[in-house]
This record gives sequence, C-alpha cells and structure tokens, in this order.
Amino acid sequence: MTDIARTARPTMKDVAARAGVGLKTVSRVVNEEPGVTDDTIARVQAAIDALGFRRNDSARLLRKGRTASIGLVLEDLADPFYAPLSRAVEDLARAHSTLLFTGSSAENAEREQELTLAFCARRVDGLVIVPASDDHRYLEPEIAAGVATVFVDRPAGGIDADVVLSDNAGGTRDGVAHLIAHGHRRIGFIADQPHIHTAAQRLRGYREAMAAAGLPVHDGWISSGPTTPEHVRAELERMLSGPEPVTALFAGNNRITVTAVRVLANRPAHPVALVGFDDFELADLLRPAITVVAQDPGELGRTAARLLFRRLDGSAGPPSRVELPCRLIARGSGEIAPAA
Amino acid sequence: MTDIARTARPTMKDVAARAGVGLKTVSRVVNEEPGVTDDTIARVQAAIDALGFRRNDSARLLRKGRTASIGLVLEDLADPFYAPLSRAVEDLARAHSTLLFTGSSAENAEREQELTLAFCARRVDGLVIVPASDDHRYLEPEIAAGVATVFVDRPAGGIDADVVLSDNAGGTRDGVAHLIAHGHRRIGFIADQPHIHTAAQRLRGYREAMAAAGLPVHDGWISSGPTTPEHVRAELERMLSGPEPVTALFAGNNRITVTAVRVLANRPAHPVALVGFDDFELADLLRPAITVVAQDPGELGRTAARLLFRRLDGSAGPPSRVELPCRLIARGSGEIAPAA
DNA sequence: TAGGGGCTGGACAACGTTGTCAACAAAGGG
DNA sequence: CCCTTTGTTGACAACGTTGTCCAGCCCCTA
Repeated sequence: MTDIARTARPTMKDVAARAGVGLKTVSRVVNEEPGVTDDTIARVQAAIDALGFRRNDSARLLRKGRTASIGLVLEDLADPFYAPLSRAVEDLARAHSTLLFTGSSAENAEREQELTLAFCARRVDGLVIVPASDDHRYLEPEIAAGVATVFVDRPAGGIDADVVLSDNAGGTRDGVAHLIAHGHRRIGFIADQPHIHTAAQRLRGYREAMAAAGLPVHDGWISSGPTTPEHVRAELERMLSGPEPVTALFAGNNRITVTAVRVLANRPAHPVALVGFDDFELADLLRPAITVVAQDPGELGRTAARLLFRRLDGSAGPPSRVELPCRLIARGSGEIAPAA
Repeated sequence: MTDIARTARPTMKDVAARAGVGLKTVSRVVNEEPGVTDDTIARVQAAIDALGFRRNDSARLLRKGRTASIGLVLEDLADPFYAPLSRAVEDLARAHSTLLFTGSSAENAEREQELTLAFCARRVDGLVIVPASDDHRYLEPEIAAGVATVFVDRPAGGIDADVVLSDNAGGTRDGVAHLIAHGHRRIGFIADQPHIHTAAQRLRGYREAMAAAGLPVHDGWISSGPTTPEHVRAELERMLSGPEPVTALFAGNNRITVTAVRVLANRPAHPVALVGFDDFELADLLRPAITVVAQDPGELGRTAARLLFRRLDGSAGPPSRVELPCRLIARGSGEIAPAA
C-alpha cells in the first residue's frame, strides 16, 4: 500500500497527459516561463489542480545543480544558548530561499562528522558548524568541491576556514577584573573541559586578569571538567572549604553559573561573589541578581550566516575570522565584597 | 568559477572511468553489495579516495523514492520551550537514519504553509507541525500522497490527523484550583491571543475551575492578547488596581509568567499569588519560587516523532489523538494567601 | 503565392544514482 | 568434451525535472 501511495504521486508527465500537452509545456507553466498561451496555461493548471500535483524540488535541484539548502550542526538543539543562533541562521536562509537542515553533535566528534558528511551527501550548498571535534580535515574534499563552510563559536581544527567567535578571553578578563576591583584576591574559576576551545580561552582570560593584577593563582582554584551539576557542586564546595577558601567565583558558562547559584543559595551566611559567562533569562530577578559576561548568540548566528551567503554569492578571498565582543552586565552578584 | 567547482565534483562515472570498471560496479562497491572481487573493490576504492568522491544522496533518493528526511515546523526555533521538542524529534530521526529540516512559522499562518509546502516539495517522508494556522486543508493532497503528518501542541484545523497535545485545560484547572485552595476568590488570568488553541483551552480550564468552586468571574479579570511585556504589564496593573483587585494571577504561558514576576517584584508591599503555565529554568530559585503547571516538551516531541515513524513503518488506522498530562509543581508563589 | 518572422509546443538528452537483465568466464559434472 | 552452474561485470532504462533545439502554425509582406 505504501507503494500505491508512492506511485500515486502525480508527476509532470501525468499532468501533461491529462492536459493533453507536452511535458515541457507543463514545466513552463509550473515555472511561469513565457511562451505559453493563456488557454494552454488554463488547461495545464486545471490538470495540476485535479491531480494535486506538486513539483518535486529534489529532482528539480538535481537537474539544476544547486540544492538551495544549508546544514546547521550545533552542539545541542535543546540548549537554549543555541536557540537564537539557529533562529538567526534560519532567518537568513529564508531570505535566500534556502532550506535548513539541523542536527546536534552532542559534543561528540564522531557524530559531528557523521552529520556533516550526511549533509554533504545531500549536497547542501553550505554548512554552519559549531565544532565538537578539533580536526576538520575530513571536510577538505567537500570544501574543495565548493561547499561553503563557516564555523561558529569555536574555530575549525586542521583547516583554514571562515570562523565567527566571541572574545572569550577578553570577556573573561573583564569579568575577573570586575571581581578584583571589588576587593577579591582569591577567585575560583570553574569551566568546561579544557579541550573545548571556549573553555581554554576563558581559562586564559582568567589567568591574564589575575596576572595583570599581580595576584597568584592556586591550582586548587581552577577546575576544568564536565558541567554536570554533581561535578560542579563538588568542585565549588572544595574551593569554598580548606585553609584558603575562595571569596569569589567566575563560572565558565551558563550551566555552571546556574549550579553555582544553587549551591551558593544554600549557604547565605557566607556570601560569595559570582560572575558567570553567558547571560540567561531571569538573571536579573535572582537575589542577588547575577552579574554576567554576555555573548550575543543571535549575532553569532547572523554573522556566520551572512558570511556563508556572501561566499555562496561568489565572494572569494582568504578565510576571515570575526571576533565579536562580549559585554559585562553588572547586576550585583559580582559586587559583593570579600567577607574577610 | 562556481561552475568549475560544481563540475569538479566527481561522480560515479568519473570513478568508473578512473578505475577502469563499469558504472554499476562502482555503485556496488559504494553500497557494499556482494558479488565484486576484492581486487576490483580495491581498485574502485582507490579511485574513490583519489578523486574524493562522495555519493550524491539526493540523486540516490530520487531514484529510490524515499528521501529519508522529515520536516519540523514550529513556532519559533529561538523559543526555549521548543528546544527540547526539537531535540527529541531529532533523536528519533537519527535513530531512523533520517535527516531533519527545521523552520519557524513565527506564529504566521502564511509562513507555516509556505514552509510546510516547501518541505513537501522536497518530498520529505513526514512532517511534525506545531500549527500556527487553523486551516490545514492545504495539506490534504500531500497527506493523500503519503506524507505522514503529526501535529504537536495544537490540533490541526479542517483535517483529521494524528495529534499530540498537553492537557491544557486540565493543567490550568489544577493550577487555578491550587490558588482557590489557598483562599483566593478574585483570580486574574492572562493568556495568549484567543485564536491560539492552547490559550483557548487554558481559558476554558480557568473558567471550569472557577465554576467548580462556585466563584464568579469578572470580565476584567481575564486578558487575552499579545504576550509582549508592555501589554502584559498593562493588563496586570489594571487587574491589580480598581475597586476589586485580583489577589492572585494565573499566567497563561512562560513569557507571561516572567513578565508577571517582574511586575510583582516591583510591588513587594502587596504580595500577589502567582501560578504560571510552563515550567522554566530557575523558577525554583526566585523568591518566592514560582509555582507552575509544567508540560513536558521533550515528551511532546518524542511522542509525536514516535507516532510519525510508526506511520512511516506502515502503521495504518485512524488518526490518533494523544493527550499528555500536565503536572502542578508547587514552589511557593501559589501558596501566598490573599492579603484581604 | 512564396518566404520570412514570431509565437507556441514537443522530442530528447541530461542531472547522478539504482534496478534489471544479459553477457561472459571459469569451474564442475556427465 | 560439452553442457550447466556459479560468479563477476557492464549496458541500459528509469527516477522527475529542466535546457536545448527544432517543428509547426499563423500572419504579414513582397
């Protein structure tokens, strides 16, 4: 029965037969090409309506060479951080009459490659990738074959390609400097796993800010690892105890910040200053309101998509690297002075 | 130059020529079909590697009839509520070796139709749709032609199709009953525009709960309209003033809830009870913590996708309608007693 | 009335792949 | 030694569309 259903789909040939015209004439009507009399158009249109015909764009695009589609690979479709990024890419795609394939790499290099190559096999015109792997040489033949590729949020590994980043180090520097300006000297830093580019850059920013202020950094103040609530909680509690507890914390991304807020909420007697990387909704409504270093994920996506479509429109030239600034939003949690 | 790039893409024909074998033999090797000697396989593989050949799945699927792709149309890719829904659909798609097209209708009927039909023109095997329009008869020919279609979050209009909903009325009833149980008699209700199905159902739940408790409902206590902060703020302030101000509010979705929280935070002298539809991150960290009626967007997506793939696997039978329960999560804001 | 030009329409190949079928060689049985 | 079987391979059509090209037809002019 599935077969019947598939066979049931009318093609231009069916329309042509029913309208009593040639195949190409149907094509002309469907594509609104000139050179068909009104009378013929009407006959063809009637046949189209009667059969419920819809042009098969896959076949059309196979013939035409372009597929009018792009692929978006990100870390996790369910992560709110990427939602505005996706939407921005989608908006530009729509403006270019292009459809959007999406997929999550789940922070897994193999899955990223599998997804990306699946998109390439469908002959997407271009790719926007939030890398999960650090080796993208597998994309070389695709890029050589003309697939425009832009990396976002993290740079490509092993190949030279367009990339749009946030100024992770600079943003972190500002955030840590903010804590230092409010009198903190023992500042903890919890970030994502060190092989993730953004995490490494933020760690660099932290070290630079501490060094710029002439402050020492103890190993125990730094934690890089999974962002699971359990791990973050354990690391933070470790930093808050012992002989030299931290008086302030810089949280390396929004999930870490949220866990930190939960942990700190349970020990109101010992206020700890907090600055988090990434803004999040309601940060201003918490008490204290959370000071953050904000990226603009929508702008990341928009910039990447603009770059992509510029390439698709024929722009040549060497790969460009765009770095978007971050913005410190002081709300209170970063202004808490050290207790001691 | 674009032309060169396009021409540059090697095809099976090129591989065959280079390996000195027939076209079909290349196809056999690529698809790992039996009946090719190891020696030939090696020669073909060498040619594939040398040319950087990758099979064109568009052409393949044109030939095969199925496209191994589905389309997901939702209201807004950037809305965090839909993020877990998308991810759930994606996960099932991956499990079925299917690629995912996504797009936002932006709550606009015309855009929904345009997107959906664009997906159909690409011959997606199936569709998951969060409807923005209330008339889906335009999909009849597509469904008849075999495009499996499942509606989520809101029902289809004018056609009979599979649909997965939350129990909006029941959830709202529970939420309003919760407020009544804590002594409230004048309860405000702010929801999305009335033509949106979920908003209408939630309004029904509100009325039912009030009626069940024998409480009157004043027109001034009900507001249906755009969910912009400005409008919600104005409506709420109106309800809170006047001769018979409300002592509690039911907020019809998470965006309304957030605005309400902001407004209420500015008038701490006059505490107002609040229950919101839809859970959101950090609701438990606000003071008071926000009591909500929670849907499970991931489960909505998962259920819809399961239904879809069951249809694609050949399941016949009449359209099914699944209604998922909502869950009241009491956190404090709903337990505030009326001041008067 | 013959010839030319504009308009309308259709036949055919091509896009890159897969399914069908037949050709051919080597091997095995009588 | 011939016939059959088995295994390997390639020619060809087909999927549904578009681009190229050519054939009619009508009307006009010389």
